[in-house]
Amino acid sequence: MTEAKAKRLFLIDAMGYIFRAYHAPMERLRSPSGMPTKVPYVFANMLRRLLREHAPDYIGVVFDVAAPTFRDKLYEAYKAQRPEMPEDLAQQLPYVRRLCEALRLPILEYAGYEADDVIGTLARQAAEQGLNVVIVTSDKDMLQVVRTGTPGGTGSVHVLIPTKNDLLVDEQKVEELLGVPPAKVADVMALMGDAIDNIPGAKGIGEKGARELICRFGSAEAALEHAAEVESKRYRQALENSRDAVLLSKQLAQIATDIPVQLELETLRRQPPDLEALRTLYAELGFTSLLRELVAPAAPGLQPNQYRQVRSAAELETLLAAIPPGREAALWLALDLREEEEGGFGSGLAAVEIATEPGRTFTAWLDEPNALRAALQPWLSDPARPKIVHDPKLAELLLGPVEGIRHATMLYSYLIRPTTAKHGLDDVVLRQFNTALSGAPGEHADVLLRLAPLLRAEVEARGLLAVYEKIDLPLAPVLARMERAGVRVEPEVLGRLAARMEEELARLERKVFELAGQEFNINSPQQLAEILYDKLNLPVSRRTRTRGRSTAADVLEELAAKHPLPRAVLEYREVAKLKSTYVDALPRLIHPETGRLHTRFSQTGTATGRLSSSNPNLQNIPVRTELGREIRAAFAAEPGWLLLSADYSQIELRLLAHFSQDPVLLEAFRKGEDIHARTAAEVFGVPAVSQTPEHRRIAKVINFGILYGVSAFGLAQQLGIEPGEAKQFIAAYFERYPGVKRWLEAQLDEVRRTQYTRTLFGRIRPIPEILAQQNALRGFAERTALNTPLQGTAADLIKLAMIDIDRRLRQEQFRARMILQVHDELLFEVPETELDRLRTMVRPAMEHVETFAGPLAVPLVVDLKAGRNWRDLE
DNA sequence: GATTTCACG
DNA sequence: ACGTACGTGAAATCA
Repeated sequence: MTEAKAKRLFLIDAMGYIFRAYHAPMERLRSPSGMPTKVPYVFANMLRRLLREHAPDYIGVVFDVAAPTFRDKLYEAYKAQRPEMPEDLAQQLPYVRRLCEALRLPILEYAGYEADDVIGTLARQAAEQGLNVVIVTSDKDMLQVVRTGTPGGTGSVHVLIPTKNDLLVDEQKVEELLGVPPAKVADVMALMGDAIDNIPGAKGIGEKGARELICRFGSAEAALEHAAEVESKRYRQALENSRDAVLLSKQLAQIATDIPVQLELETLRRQPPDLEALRTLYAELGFTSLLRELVAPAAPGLQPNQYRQVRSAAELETLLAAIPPGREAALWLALDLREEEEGGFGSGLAAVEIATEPGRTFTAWLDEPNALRAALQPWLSDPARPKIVHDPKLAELLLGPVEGIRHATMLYSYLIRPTTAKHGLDDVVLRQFNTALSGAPGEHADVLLRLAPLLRAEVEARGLLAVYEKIDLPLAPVLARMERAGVRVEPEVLGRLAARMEEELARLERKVFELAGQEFNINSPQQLAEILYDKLNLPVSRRTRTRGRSTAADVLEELAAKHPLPRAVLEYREVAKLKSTYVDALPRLIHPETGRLHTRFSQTGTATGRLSSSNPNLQNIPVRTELGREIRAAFAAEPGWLLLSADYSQIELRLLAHFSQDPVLLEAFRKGEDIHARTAAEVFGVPAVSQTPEHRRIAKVINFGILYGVSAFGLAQQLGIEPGEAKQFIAAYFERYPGVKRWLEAQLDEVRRTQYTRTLFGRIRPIPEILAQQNALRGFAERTALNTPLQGTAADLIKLAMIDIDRRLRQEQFRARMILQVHDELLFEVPETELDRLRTMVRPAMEHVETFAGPLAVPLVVDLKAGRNWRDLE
């Protein structure tokens, strides 16, 4: 027996979505014109997901109209206590409507009726016509209209709750959620009330009590009638005292399904969006990621209109030679198709595009990539022929030295918007021109040529030119050389370790299962939480972001006092983590030809100016535990060579001393004191000689806390103490380091004024959230505003040192090579015979790094250590 | 693809 | 009313 599948109508509670979007925890988005855009942005993304995942046949977006409704007449306090809609939300509403219009989603609104009642009525009518209705709302009230349909007969009404991971609620689910069937939802709400909808309910009765009373008596009215029979004194009094409020609440909670509104199904049929309107709207709001999805045709002005294919080396050389001296030429490197996602060491060059005037480009590809390089060589090595590239590190990797790079658009883009993760040419073009690349031949070089002067002007206008010219641009080839050099790892060491760990894991797994009394997947936080909190009934001390119960290490550490299982899980986790992330993963990434590990340094990946490392990440190789250090032992120098590690000591605290000019901090560093002991002495009033290790440990945590933008809560958490005590530590710290306090406050003041922060060398990080209304967001921004100049200046300093060291390694004909940077540490591989010479060069290069922002107020100190491998250094 | 956890500075 | 120390990248699970 076959049956046509019933059509589905989606009714969306727009205001619910809007409030949810308004409170979504994300950074404060702004349109190019400066208007807040978070609400339409989140709304657009929610709709996009809904339409994609559910593909409704019919759809309506239901709005409230600003006019009195029967509920207002019923209860003048109703909504009266609701705060006025915030101004910054109100101004975003028209854009939500425009969005719905552009998406061709019908807007439904009826003066005098609330969205709830419109939805309830339309849902009933549609279900009676045999449709399956899905109401999208997080409003609990709405659960009362849920009804499971009868096959072949009436349709159904479900509620989709976006805040509960798109939970689709049928009648049975309503019972699970509220403990009563849909018909009694209004009764439960009448007793428990709802703060959000301003339904008073009965004071003293919560969700649990309301459910019990309704289950027992059948309705709110019946519960009131039989109030005297209720055993619990609290509930009995609550019912007796709130009689009128409960009756009123029930009326308020009841959703009308019979208001005079007529469903006109045909007007709700899903239609394709108005792409042109959508594109205009997205561009106006600056929604680049959404814009990209619209497969925008490239703007006509961006299409190269003349291009030419070059297939012979001679022709290429002729064309290059014909470029007038001094004329800037854009160079785009096209990678092997299979390497498209790569772009690191070992990527293959497929073709080059070159543009010298807008609209005119040529594309060259030769059968032999080396022939291509050779033909380019004279032009590449001539510094008098200025070049525009996007990614200068890639150029160096694929082509070797490229002289005369004037513009690197990827670096420009990063300097202007360091908090944006994506700086591919397509991303940058989209942001700049609001249009996607079309894929036309020669387009990349053409667009580079147009982009470069625009971005350059912006970099200059923001005072970023020095950082570009003296730090980021010269660093690019240095990083390329480091990536190319790679790091030697000994797979045998890792292989032996893997075997050991396997045994250990099997042992720990047995132990965990035994303590749990059952087998489960220890790697699944969800399953582990069930064992810990449901089966063993251990106390829940912290929840995850999505309200799950945390099984993070510090939580397990606490629980370890109550039960042996958490400790065993911690031990299992340590081994499992190290094995999967390092021991198993690293050997697979060893390059077959060089036998070495070639990480990729990203120069545009962090908000502060730091580098990052990936494929593999060699900036997080374990060091803190004994087992972890075994992994470090696999990072070994070639036979006859050594590793030299040079790390800055306390660089961020030194920079804090420099910035704050705090006399105590300055003195401590100038005298070469142990800074944590000094802080312990200041905060606890205990001289260094009388301190216990505990004193120093706490002082160290406080010092780090200051760097991260200290809060009493965070410090308390870190130290496992009460926030009140942490607050006292902080007060004591500021008492003793008043210069630090002043600087932190001045820093905040400035960021509030300018909405960005700068490193010593001028690198910018925009922090618009510093003015956010939401405390959480603003607090986050404030900590960021304090940390970024310290972390970012340290990053700038080590970059400057790297540039200088790289220059000297080559100039002074070292065989040694710089192979890694780990934020405050540089790692070199050096022939044994060259070690002393390298030490003598590196230390002063780092300690007296040539800055262009004046001398630092405190000395920089570098610790040098050498050895056969990365673990055994001395 | 999002979430959680955890390795590093 | 929230969910915290700052900055990263990667693996495993689960939907």
